[in-house]
Amino acid sequence: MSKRIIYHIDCNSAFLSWEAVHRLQHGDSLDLRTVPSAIGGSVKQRHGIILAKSGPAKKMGISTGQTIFEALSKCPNLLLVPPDYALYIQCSNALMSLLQEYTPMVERYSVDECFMDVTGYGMNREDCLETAVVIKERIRNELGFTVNIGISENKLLAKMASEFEKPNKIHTLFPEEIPDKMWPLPVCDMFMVGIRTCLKLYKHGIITIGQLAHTDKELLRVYFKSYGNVLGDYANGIDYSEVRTDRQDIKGVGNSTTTSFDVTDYETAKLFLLSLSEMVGMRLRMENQKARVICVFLRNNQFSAWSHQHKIPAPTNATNDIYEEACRLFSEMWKGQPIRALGVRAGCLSDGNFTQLSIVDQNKADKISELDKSVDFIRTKFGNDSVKRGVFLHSGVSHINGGVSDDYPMMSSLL
DNA sequence: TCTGGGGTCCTAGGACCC
DNA sequence: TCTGGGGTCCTAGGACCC
Repeated sequence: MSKRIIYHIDCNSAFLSWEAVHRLQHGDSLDLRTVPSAIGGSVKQRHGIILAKSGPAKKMGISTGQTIFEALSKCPNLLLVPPDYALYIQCSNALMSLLQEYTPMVERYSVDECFMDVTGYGMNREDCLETAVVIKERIRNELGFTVNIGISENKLLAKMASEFEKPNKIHTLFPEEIPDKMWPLPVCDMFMVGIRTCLKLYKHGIITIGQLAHTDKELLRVYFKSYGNVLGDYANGIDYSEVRTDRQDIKGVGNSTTTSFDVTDYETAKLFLLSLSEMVGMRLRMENQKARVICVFLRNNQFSAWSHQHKIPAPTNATNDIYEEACRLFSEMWKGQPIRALGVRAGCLSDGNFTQLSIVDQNKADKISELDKSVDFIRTKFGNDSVKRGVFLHSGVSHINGGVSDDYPMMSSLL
C-alpha cells in the first residue's frame, strides 16, 4: 500500500473561539479570547461544568470538565458564557465546507475535528506542509478562528500530532519521528488512554508511550485483553483506519438530562421520562429508524449511576412505546433514591419501514404512527413548543428534554 | 461544594438451546 | 443417579472519545 497523507484539523478552544468570533461579528468590541473567559452551563440548572476556556483562563488553572464552582474559586473574575450549540453547528459546517474545497475526502470526526486524506494529490512532504499552512491561514482569515493541524501517514498519528503545542500550530508526526516526538510523552497523552487505563499502566511500571510501545504484546493482552492489542499498536503508531466520508449507520439514539432539582417522586420522574422519550422518538422517526432495545439510565444525588435495558418484541419508534417501556424499566430499578439525572436511549436499530405485527395491532400502530408523524410535522414547521402534551402544563418540567439536531456530528471512540 | 450530554465498543455472567 | 460443552443471546456495567 502506498503511503497516505492524512491531516487532522482541530479547532483551538472551539466553543469559546466560535463564541468570540460571533460576538465580534455582531459588534462586540471585546474578544473573549483575550480575557479569562469560559463557556459553561448553568450552575442553577446543575449543568455547571466548563466546556471550553480561553488562553488567559487556562493560564489561571481553568480546565475543561472542571466544575464552575472550582473554576470561579481559581479565577473569581472569570467571564462565563452559556453554550450556543446551534452556533457551533454553523461554525462546524463552515469549516467542513472550506476543507472540502481541497478534497472530498473529509471526515467530520466531531463538531470541532476533521480528518482529511490528501493522498493522491502528488504532494511530497514539503508540499503537504505548505498546503496545511494555506488551509490554516484561510480558516483564520475567512472564518476568524485558529486551528491546529497534525500531519502524518495515518489518522492516529495525525491526531496525536495536532495535540502537540497549541494554538495555531502545524505539526508532523511521521513514523520516523515517533521515537523523538511521541515516545517521550506520558502514556496518558495517547489517544484511547483515559484515566483508568493510565492508572493500570502506571501500576505495571509503564509511564511513557515509548515504554508502552516496547512492552511485550502478550503481556499487554494479559493485562488488557483485546484492548491490549490496540494499545500496543497505537503506541507504535500503527493504525489502518480509513478517512470515512459517508456517515456511518447510527447504532443508537439517546437523550439524558440532569434535572434541575432532585426528583423524589414517581410522577415527576415519569414526566422527565416522557419528555426524553419525545426527543428520542422524534430523532428515530427523523432518521427513519426503529429500535428494539430501550434503555433507561439514572443517576442519584450521590452521583452513582445505573441502567436497565430491555429487548422489546417488535421494533418501534413511537413515542408512547418508548415511554411505556422506559417507565417499566425505571420502576424496575428505582429504589426511591433522590434522582439527579435521567436518560432514555434506543438501540438495536433497524429500518423504520419494517413492522412485524398482527393485523389488529398493525391498524393501531398505523394510527399511532400517523399521530407521531403529524406532531413531528407541526413541530418541524412551527417549533417544538407548538405541540405540547397536557400533562406538562404547570408541571415545571420541560415537555421535550435532550438536545441534538438532526445533523449534529458525533464521533466514535475509535478512529 | 460540585461534578453535561452526546456517542461507541468491550466484557462478563447467566439463560437458553442443541 | 447423574447429567457435557459449545454457541448465541440478553443484560449490566465500565471504558473511552469530544
